[in-house]
Parts: sequence; structure tokens; C-alpha cells
Amino acid sequence: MFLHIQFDSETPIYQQVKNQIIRGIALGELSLGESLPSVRQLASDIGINLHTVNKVYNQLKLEGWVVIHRKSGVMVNPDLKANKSPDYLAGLDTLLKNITAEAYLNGVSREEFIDFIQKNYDSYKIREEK
Amino acid sequence: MFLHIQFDSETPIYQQVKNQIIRGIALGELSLGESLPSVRQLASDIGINLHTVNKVYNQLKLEGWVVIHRKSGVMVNPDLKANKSPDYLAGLDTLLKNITAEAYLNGVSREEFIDFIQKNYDSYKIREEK
Amino acid sequence: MFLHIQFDSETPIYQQVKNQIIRGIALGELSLGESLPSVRQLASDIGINLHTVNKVYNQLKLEGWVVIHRKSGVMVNPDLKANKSPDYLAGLDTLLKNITAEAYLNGVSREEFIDFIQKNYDSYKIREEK
Amino acid sequence: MFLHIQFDSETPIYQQVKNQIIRGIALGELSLGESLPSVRQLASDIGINLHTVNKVYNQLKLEGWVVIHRKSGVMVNPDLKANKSPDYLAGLDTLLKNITAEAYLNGVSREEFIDFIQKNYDSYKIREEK
DNA sequence: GTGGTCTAGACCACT
DNA sequence: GTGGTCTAGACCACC
Repeated sequence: MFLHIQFDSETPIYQQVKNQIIRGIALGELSLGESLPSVRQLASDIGINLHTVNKVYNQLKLEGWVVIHRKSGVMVNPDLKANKSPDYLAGLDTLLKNITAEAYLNGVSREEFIDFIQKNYDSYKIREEK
Repeated sequence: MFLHIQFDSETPIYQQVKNQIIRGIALGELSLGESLPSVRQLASDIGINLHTVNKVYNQLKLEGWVVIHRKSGVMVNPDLKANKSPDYLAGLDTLLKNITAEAYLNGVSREEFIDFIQKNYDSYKIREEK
Repeated sequence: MFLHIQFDSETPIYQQVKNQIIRGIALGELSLGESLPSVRQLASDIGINLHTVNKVYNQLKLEGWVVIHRKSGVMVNPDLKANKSPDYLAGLDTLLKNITAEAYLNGVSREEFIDFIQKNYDSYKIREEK
Repeated sequence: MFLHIQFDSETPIYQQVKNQIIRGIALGELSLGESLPSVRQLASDIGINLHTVNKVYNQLKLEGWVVIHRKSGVMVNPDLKANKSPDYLAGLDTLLKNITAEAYLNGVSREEFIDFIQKNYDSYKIREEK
């Protein structure tokens, strides 16, 4: 698996795992419908607690990123749908407001910032089939 | 004061206050050298505990946003210096990677995203004197 | 633990604890990567409040002396980096100017003073591994 | 007068004034028996409160650095005597222990440190007469 | 009046 | 069990 966890980070481990799985989908490293490692598997791979992985998978399911079948385990939701809900957008809004403000004050120019966004978007491509 | 706190939010109160003060500086609502309300004042204004505000002011001081005078209290650092440290940039990097990935998957187009950044940057303007 | 706190001292408790931990690292009594007692543990050991220890650990973290892991608690930063920043040196400068001036006037000879520094430096030795 | 106060410093104003006067004596900028400005004078010169200057002079007197006469005002004690009391030495001891430990960890070499002490001592010379 | 420090008790998030 | 956060009340140092 492609996960890199920083155990000394401020962001909780479960959050890091979640982020990286979502990012993996956006990058096409994980294609829609692809199955993810089992809870036990992933936990021992990364060296974290079972509960933590469980929490990740449950939240990913609640947010619609993955589907969980009793038998076949966890797989990336083959039928992802964009969720531009007002709540999501509002959250994104305040989040970006804070980030850009601090970046601006720290001397990150508008061009640098946008360039960075561009590069990220360039690398995103959902992979449909497996 | 211009602070709006969401007490039911997941982000801790002290974090919200911090963010809004930093954003206030970027927007020019707080000019460099302007003095902020006293710990007790702000605490009672917002309706939170004195220690929470204290924590905010201390962190802002440690990060160089404000200066704390013995007598006159707290004021916006009159000569802010940009801090494009590698650590800061690394943090910004992973943060934006996660945000953009999720935004992409949620159907926020590249144009929308960048447009939003533009608008934010347009509204930033450090105000030098009071 | 090797901490001795003077409760009647002018220097605040949290400062004393901080100093002694830093000194412990310099002396090699605490090796890099070694884990420190938990907040509650240390607090009850010394007989002070949990929050006071918390403050110490947080400041030590901000200044880069220790790392705080989500699970395993607090440990001495395994790769300390020297921080000869201009600000630090400026602070050291004025501090030493005042101390030496007073020592001189109090009859502490240059030799005594330097000898004392020598002895201290002799006893410092960072211990790498545990 | 030769005083430079940093109002945004962590060290209290009265402490800064005290330090600089003591240092002035060590450097010979103030000779033994020389009279110091009146409380009012000094306060308005620096732009600080009367009480603050008063506190300074009182402490300096208590510690034997100055003498205060009703009429002639405050003057540097013409008959300074070294005070290598155990208490003073003990305080100096722990203070230097902490400073050197931090300096060592911050990459200040023994030579640099001692060199700095040397330079300071070189500049000290009590001036006897006025 | 200002901020700084310490204590205390409670709840929560994370692992 | 770990640290993180918030509240509360008290005392002190400084100006």
C-alpha cells in the first residue's frame, strides 16, 4: 500500500489514513470498485491499531467513498457521486479563507498559490475501471 | 469586535479565535500596530473563559503575529515578517493536497476552486498605519 | 525522576521543570528519543498540577526539544537541531552582559567565572541512543 | 542617560533599568559616588512611571549599589563592596547551569561562549573618582 | 488596570 | 491511558 503515516504529526492517524485513501482515489491510484485491504491487513501493514482502521473504513463508508460488503470486504465505491452539498462548501469556504489569509501574510504570492492548485488538479484523474 | 464563534463546531474555540484574528490582519480589518482588547475584555465579549483567550494571545505571540507589551497589553505586530519556512510550506503542501483531492472528487471544478482563491487574495491588503 | 523543584523560588515552577529537562538532555541523563513520563505521572511525582506539566511539555514541543506522539506520549526529540538564531544569540548576549557585570562587581574573578563555564561544558554530552 | 528600554521585552522594565545601571557601574560609565538623575527626571527621560523608577532605586539601595540621601538624592555607592555571598553564588550557579546547557544544545561552542565572557570582562573597569 | 501563574475538576478525541 | 480543551477561581507581578 502507498500509505505514509507520521506518528508524530498533529493530525490524528485515522485522519491521515482517510486523507490518503481519498487522495489515492483522486489520483487514480485506487480505481473505482477496487478493493481495499482488510482491516487486519491494513492495520498490521501500517502498524496501527485495529480500532483505528475500523474507524477509518466506517467514516469512509458514511461519507460515501467506499462500500462495505459482508463477504467481499471493503471496496472503493464504484459509483462515486459528487457531493457539493452546502455544508461541504461552507466548510471548504472557511477553511480556505483561513489558509489563504495565513499564506498571504507569510509571503506566499497569489501566483505561487494558484500554481500549486493547478499542479494538483492536473494530477487528478479518476480511474473508472479496474 | 468582529468575531463570530461557533460553539458547536469541531474546531476548538481558541483555534477559531486565532484564525479570525489572523484573517483580520490579512483583510486589513486590524492594522499593524493596532491594539487588541485585553484578555478579560475579549473573553467577556465572546462569552468564553479568560484562559482560552490567554492561550490564543500566547500562541499568536509565539508565532509572531502579535506583540505583548507589559502595560499596554496586546497589539498586532507592527512589523510582521513573512515566514515561508520549509516547515510551513510542507504543512501547507499536504494540507492543500488533501483539500483539493476531496474538492475534485466532490465536483468542485478547477476553475471554481481557483476563482475562489482569487477572490480571497483580492480582499487581502495589510493596513500599515492606524 | 531527577527533578528538584523549589516551590518558594521566584522562578515559576513550569520554568524550573523546563530548565531541568533541557539540562537533563545536555547532560545526557535523558538520551535522544527517550520517553518522558506522562503528564499525569510527572505531575503527581512532583506534586504539582497536571496543567503545569502540560504547559511545560507544550513549550518544549514548540521550541523543538521534545516530540509529542499521539499515543506513546512525549519523548526527547531524537534529532535535535542546533538553533543559533540571531534572536537567540541576541537574548544570550544581553543576558550574559548583565550577569557578568554583576558578577564582576561582586568580586567573582574572570578566572573563577570561566572555570565554572568550563566545568559545565565538560559535563555536557548528548547521548544518542538509548 | 544611556538607558535603552525595550517595552515589548519579557523582562520587566524595572529589571531592565536596574540591569543597565549595574552594568553602567561595571563599565565605568557611572563612577563611584556619581549622582544619578532624580526619580522624576529619569522617569520622564525614559517615559515610564514614577513608581517604576522608585522601585528601581529602592532595590538598588537594598542591594547596596546606591546610597540615597534626603537632600543630595541618589548616588552610586562610593564604597561598593564585593558581595560573594553563598546565596548569590548559588543563584549564579543554577542560572549559569541552565544557560550553558541550552547554549551547548543550541550549538554555541565552549570557545565561543568563553570568548564572549572574556570580551565582557575586558570591558569592565570600576571608575573610582568622579 | 494589565498579563502571568497555579490549582482544580470535567469532558473529549485518539489509540 | 494518553494528551487536548474548556471552565473556574485565586493570587501575584508589573505599571
